[in-house]
Amino acid sequence: MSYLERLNDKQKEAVLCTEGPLLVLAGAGSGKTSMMTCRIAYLIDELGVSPYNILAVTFTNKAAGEMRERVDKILAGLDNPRTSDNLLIATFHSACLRILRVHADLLGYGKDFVVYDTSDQKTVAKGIIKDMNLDIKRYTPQYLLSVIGDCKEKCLDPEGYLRVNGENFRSKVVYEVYKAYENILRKNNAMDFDDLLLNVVRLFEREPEVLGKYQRRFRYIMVDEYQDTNTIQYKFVKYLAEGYGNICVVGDDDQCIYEWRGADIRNILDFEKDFRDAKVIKLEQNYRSCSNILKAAHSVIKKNRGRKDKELWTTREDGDKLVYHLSQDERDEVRYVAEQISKLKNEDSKEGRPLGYSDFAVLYRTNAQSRAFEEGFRLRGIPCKVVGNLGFYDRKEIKDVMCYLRLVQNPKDDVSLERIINEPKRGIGEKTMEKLKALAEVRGESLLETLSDREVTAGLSAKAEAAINELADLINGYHTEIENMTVAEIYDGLLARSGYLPALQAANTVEAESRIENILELRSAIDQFQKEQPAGTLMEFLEGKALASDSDKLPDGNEEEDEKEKVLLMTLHTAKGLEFPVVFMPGMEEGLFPGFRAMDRPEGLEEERRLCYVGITRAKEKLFLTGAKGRTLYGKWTSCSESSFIREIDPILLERDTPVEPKKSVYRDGYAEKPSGSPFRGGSSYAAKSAGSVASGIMSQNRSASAPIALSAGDRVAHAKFGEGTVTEVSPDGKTGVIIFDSEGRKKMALGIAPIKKI
DNA sequence: CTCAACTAGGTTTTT
DNA sequence: CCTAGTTGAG
Repeated sequence: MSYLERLNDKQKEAVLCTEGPLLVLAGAGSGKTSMMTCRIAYLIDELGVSPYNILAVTFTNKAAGEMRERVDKILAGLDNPRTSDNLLIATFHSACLRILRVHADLLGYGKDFVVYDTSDQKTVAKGIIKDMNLDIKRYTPQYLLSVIGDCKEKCLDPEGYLRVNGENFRSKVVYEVYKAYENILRKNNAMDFDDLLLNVVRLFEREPEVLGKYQRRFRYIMVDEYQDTNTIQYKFVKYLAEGYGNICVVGDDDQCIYEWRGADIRNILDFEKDFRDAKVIKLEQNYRSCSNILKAAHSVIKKNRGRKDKELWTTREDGDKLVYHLSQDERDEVRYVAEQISKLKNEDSKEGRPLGYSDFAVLYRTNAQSRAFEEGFRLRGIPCKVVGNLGFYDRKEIKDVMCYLRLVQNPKDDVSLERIINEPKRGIGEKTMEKLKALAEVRGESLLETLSDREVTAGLSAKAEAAINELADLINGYHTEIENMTVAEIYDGLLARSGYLPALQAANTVEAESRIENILELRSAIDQFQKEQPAGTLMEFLEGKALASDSDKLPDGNEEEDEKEKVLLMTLHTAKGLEFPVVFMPGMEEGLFPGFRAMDRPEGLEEERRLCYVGITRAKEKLFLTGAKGRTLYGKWTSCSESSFIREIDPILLERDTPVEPKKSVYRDGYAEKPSGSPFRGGSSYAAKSAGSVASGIMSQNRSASAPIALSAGDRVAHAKFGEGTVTEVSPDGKTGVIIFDSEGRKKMALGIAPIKKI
């Protein structure tokens, strides 16, 4: 039981309290993961509970993986070593997926159902809007999907929605859309994220013996980040806990930051009411941060109403004050942050080792803020990594090939088929597609089934006929062989035989080149997957991708040497659960943080404040808060005022680092000067004309410089999207900055102000 | 049907 | 500033 020795009294109490409902209020950095892993180990080791009878739910796959690792480590070190085999540690979504794979047929789904992500949902919604001839402005896909999501969250089917909202024109439209949406997903044998949870709850409600089976299995249940659970997740937990009643939830109401997504803070606030005789244990000793940081965090969060009363304390020293710095604009802000990093790098941290790049993190409110940092850091040679928002799986070519894969897995997936039917070009246009869809509808088949009928394809143009027959044979062939092939084999085969890769290779353009690169990158992801799970199926591969989250892509210490030493850039949301010696929180401006959308509703502001609290408590030793007098948003200059959160921090704990007068002539990054009181208008492209460029020269902008580059015919240039080319012409007005690329004597394109670099 | 070119509208946060 | 959606010429 040596693992218990490392815990403090409160933690130990939580570990030992295994029977009945337990709420652990675990403040930031209070060692809750240690507590949870020890608790699991204790159950197995001391109480002799089989791992099979334990369920632990976490917020991300990464957290799940880490927890399992730590449990394994403890179990392996015992006198009587055990393993965590059969222990289910997963996110709500993957746990539900696991359950549904077994029982999907009871709900009328095939076992090989696929999971639709948000962009698939959008595609479906758009199709419905079009079919129903709705005004897309009045009924945006986003609006409709959010209503549908809300309903699912509350377990309302379309009829239920109508009942609750009353019948009026608008609600009837939404009702019809919702119904159509459900039909399409069902027909495609697909579930969206919400369905994963909803369907399990339905399953529990409809099939008592299935519920009973899981209630008997999960004798001990633990839920992490309980403050961020929504109604349906609550139901899921509640149902399971009605078995043995040994339910332990861990969370911190001050860190509830997903209310906008349906998280219901009342779940944690009312836990004691929901579960009779619940015990409550508070973990308030913080092992992470210096005292000043904790005090500052508390001075902010105490402004919130209706929170559970608690305050973190530490035995650590006061540490440095927090630093607030006001910059001119976002570029200046990046410069400041970069300077601080360079200054602090190699200085000794409190842990007595020199600070490396990976000890710094920049945590911002919106993803859009990352670009300035990425570019500014690159310019100054600071290695960095943006977590999340990389959008690898959002890229067109990746989505395309994923759709091919999904189709092999689930041939009923019309949404995927529609996406790739003309990719590469097979001569199927909008009109033909309409006909085919209508036909499939009449026949009551999936699109692929219809297309597999030679009599149907015979009605197409000769070219289309051949191409579609080939496509149908390809997909059907792989589908039947799915058991006998590896993911890599399927992938390679699809790429080559669908003509997707050959088409890209034939295009022979720079953008096709980069697409091919991405496709190869996905190929190596498949190799990786196959290495980790030699018996892994296509289904498992697709699931892993569908359920992966941004934080799952965080470095885990297993990467190459040069990948490790990097400053991490991410949103405050993805930073939850992490810690860094030095943290920067840029964009401390009213309207950005707190965001303008949140400011009118008091609950909205409170959630922003919790987010701010989360950010502050990520820092172990140093915290820099920065803001700008103004920044370019939507390409327009907007001036900003100081964030109210800065005022909420106890002034005693905050040092205002007065900006040094910016160096006059040359920006540190070596771009052309920006004179004070400059007539430059947001970097408009013709500005350089007056700066005396070549007569015929027109300018474009370098994305990271507000100073334009003069261009003239003959210059070799590179464009972010279109690759390299030679300037042959220059726009006559010099205003739009039109450049005509000409590679191999062909007119390639003309474009406006776009990221162009001279090479 | 397909591509190039133009245009209007849009920013939180994510399993 | 960016992108997705639309339009018009082959």
